[in-house]
Amino acid sequence: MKIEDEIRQKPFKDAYSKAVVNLLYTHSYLVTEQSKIFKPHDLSPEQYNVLRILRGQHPEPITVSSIQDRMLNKMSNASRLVEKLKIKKMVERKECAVDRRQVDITITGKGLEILEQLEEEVNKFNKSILNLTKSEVEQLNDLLDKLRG
Amino acid sequence: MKIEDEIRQKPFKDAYSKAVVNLLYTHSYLVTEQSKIFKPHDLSPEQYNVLRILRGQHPEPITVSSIQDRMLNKMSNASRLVEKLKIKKMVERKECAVDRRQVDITITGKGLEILEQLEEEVNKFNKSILNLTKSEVEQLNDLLDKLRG
DNA sequence: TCTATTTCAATGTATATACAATTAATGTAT
DNA sequence: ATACATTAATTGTATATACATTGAAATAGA
Repeated sequence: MKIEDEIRQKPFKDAYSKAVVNLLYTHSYLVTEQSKIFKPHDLSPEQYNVLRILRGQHPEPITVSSIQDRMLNKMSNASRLVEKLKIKKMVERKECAVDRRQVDITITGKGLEILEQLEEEVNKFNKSILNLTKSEVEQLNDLLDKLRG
Repeated sequence: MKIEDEIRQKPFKDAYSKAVVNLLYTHSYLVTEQSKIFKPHDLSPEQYNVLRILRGQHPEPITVSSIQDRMLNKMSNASRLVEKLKIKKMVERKECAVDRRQVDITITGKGLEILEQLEEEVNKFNKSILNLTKSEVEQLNDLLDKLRG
């Protein structure tokens, strides 16, 4: 449905203004649906993302600031997310030997298991949540990659 | 830049998985930039959105639940956002005469003034933040409108 | 070496999102 | 008319985002 109708708004000033609102609205739609997958596993979308970053390095550790760098939201707070995951025993934290300011984070067996369980489900979700053909999705990716300048 | 490079990640499983991440990442980019406009006016992007909804009805009032319906994020909390705006004297709250459960919200002169001041700036921002041609932006809007099914 | 600056992680505070629970008012059914 | 269900708004609690500050450790420069 056209976004003007969904949020019952007057026509937008121009396509650019519409696109900004459209991106915000689509994001909300996406995250709301996505949360339903992660919730039964006691994970938020952001915590899931941190686990994926850690798996990408496994079995090597990665520092908190490197996690931050790779997070989808640069303004988020890797330190606190790691703490939440540690409480759930999905990650381990170890003082870095060469630089004691840094903290080495590693995903645990439990963390890897949960990612494994979610893998199939997430792939299915990603395909089904976007009501677009393959070529449309590719177009969308190109536009988003270009959009950010 | 391609998102794989920006977040230093391995290639995605498929275009759909990439698009989901791409939308989350682009949203974060957008909101971070957008906040810089609203901050000097002591508004968050969400509060700005509520003010726009109220202006759309002005001078008629609108109930809290109608605001909620039209918000970009359906899971947000119109009641609390209205309270914040009331403290700043940008909106007024009045018990609804015909149904005392409802609360009529109206934008104040001060609220309208601030929207007025922001108008030009927001239009310029929306145009400059999206590094796309007019026809690309239109394409993007079509894809997003279709995406949500 | 000693001082100043920078870096890394953690912490504090405000706002917003997500979702459950509560309370008052209204509507409905018998 | 009374009991029951529904609706509207508020409130509570947990998580996350946004941004500033702190404190410890490392680095650079005089």
